[in-house]
Amino acid sequence: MLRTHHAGDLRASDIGTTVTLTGWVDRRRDHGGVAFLDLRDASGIAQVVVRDEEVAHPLRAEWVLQVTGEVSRRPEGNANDNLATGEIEIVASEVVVLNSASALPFQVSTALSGNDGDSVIGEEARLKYRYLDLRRPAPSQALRLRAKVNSAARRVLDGEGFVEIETPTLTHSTPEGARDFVVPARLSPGSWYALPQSPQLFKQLLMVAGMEKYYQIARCYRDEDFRADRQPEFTQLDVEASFVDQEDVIALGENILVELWDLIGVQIPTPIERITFADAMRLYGSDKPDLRFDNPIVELTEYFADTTFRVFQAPYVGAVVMAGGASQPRRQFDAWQEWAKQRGAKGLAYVTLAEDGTLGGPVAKNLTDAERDGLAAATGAQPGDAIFFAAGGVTASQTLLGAARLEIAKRTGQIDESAWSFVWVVDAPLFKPTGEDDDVAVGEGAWTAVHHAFTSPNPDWIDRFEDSPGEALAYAYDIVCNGNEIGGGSIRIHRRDVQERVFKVMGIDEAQAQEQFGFFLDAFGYGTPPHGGIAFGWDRIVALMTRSASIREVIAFPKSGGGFDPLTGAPAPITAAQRKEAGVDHVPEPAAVADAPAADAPEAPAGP
RNA sequence: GGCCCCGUAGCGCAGUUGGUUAGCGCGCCGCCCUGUCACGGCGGAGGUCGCGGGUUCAAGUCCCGUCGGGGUCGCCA
Repeated sequence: MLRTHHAGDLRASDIGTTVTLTGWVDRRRDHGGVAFLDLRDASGIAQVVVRDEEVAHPLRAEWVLQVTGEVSRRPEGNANDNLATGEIEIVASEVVVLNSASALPFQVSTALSGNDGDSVIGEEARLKYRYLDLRRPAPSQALRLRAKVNSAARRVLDGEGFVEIETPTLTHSTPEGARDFVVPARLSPGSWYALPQSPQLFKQLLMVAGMEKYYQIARCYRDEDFRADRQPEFTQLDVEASFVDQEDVIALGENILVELWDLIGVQIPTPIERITFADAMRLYGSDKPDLRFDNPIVELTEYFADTTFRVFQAPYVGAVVMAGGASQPRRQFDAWQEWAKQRGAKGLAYVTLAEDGTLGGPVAKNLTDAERDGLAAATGAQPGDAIFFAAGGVTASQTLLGAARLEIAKRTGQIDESAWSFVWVVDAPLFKPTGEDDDVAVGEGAWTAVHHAFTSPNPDWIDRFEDSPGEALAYAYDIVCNGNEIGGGSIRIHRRDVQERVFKVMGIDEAQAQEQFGFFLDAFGYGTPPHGGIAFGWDRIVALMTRSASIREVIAFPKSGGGFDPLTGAPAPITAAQRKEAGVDHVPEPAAVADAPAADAPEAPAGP
């Protein structure tokens, strides 16, 4: 070893010891006869005193040193309370320069300031020089916490007898529904691998394989547009088990979450609260409600059943209250209209409730006396509040009100940023209408899976989901934290007949099913145990735990918008030779165009 | 793909109704400095104002386009 101690570990009890440290020059204070170096390694910072000006003068920030010296008590009055090692310093007897460093693109040292520096360095610069960014305490701590999170999950799952199994990265398209990243197959020109959107099919095959309990910290790939909480490659903790029901998976999920949050000193009370999908939509207008604050949506469809106000003559009318909102200037209410329009709504009707109880705003005069008189009581609004309304299709209106509820909470400071609120959302619908996400009735046939095509109907519906696909409930569950979906899963279909019926509702015929995942269906013919599982959004979980604004903060080398990696410059063009070898320009024979057969292929290859 | 915001020195930013020499802080370079810890002092270097076009006597500033970044809706579990 090049060192005997870690810089950040030294304490007054080490005084008198001769130590050798290695690390980076975090900061240098040269007094021209005595110089102070803040020597930083992964453990922290210790002050080194160099009395030889010849040695100290050339040193620069981020040079790598090996320092030998005696740990000494700092002179009276010179201790530094801001440093864990502030009582001591190392009086250098020898300084070896292990490496120098170029002038830095940004300052790495955050020394004693206590801030993480994120706000003062642009993200573009940080990502381009991520290896320097990661020398700083906050980014470094995020990755270190992530490692502990991985370790904690493995501890729980290993303890429960789960088997960690790796699945392929070069594979066949999976049925999640996102766009695939594809990789040309050199040995089969014109054929391509897909990168897995998740290990979904493989983990189910592992259940067929009798592994019974599987998990994996799995990289997943989806070629979709960017968001703050999205990367083209991301990580899931993927779990699947046989002979389990929903309660088993939820209990296991809770064990994992409890262990994770314990790492940051938070005790999650269990069992975690549950809410049905229908209630989540009804009360919070979201399938991932943020329950750090209350202020639920109030449904007023009945209340306005006989209204003369045309806008409220709708399948659904609902409202959400903005405490103290009545005093907003007209301009602000106009901004709310814009806000709603951006969300695809026609607008956001509102009524203000003055301190004396009188109603104001453009909508008020369209209401009858009776409607006005009862409105405060019906919505729970207090004098000084504003009431926002949405009317129209149920889902669209609830979603708008849910978004408004969240926006109101942000603007009025209702969200306790230190709070942790977990909830399971259960009893999600099995199918949703294709096309419009609205509540308008849709004829049979036009259904698609809410989770994915292998999610089982729950026991209530398994024998009759065809009768009313829009109402059928799935055996599925999502775990939500502070309004973020951090995991979700389901009990899968293990019976061939049920699978075929589900496909039928979705309009997938035998041939198409075989075409898309014949190997999978074939496997299910060989004695598939009942099974189910869950996958956790690992990046988002760590981002929440570190209070990061973006999952980019908890990924070692994240990509920026457009899938560009500012550090390596990927993606990049390849040479003509590489193109040729990879076969990316292969032109298929006209007869064998990939998307032609599905429609008119006479017979799919028969399974065993 | 739609909408909003941003792009000026290595980094973070300012730059007035368009006006002649584009500033500030930190960093960087040189010299000085024996108890600092955001050390200090003196001096210095460093800019195609993202890119292209246009309006104008004159553009960092106004207009059009484009590229890049961030956010958001669509998309995506």
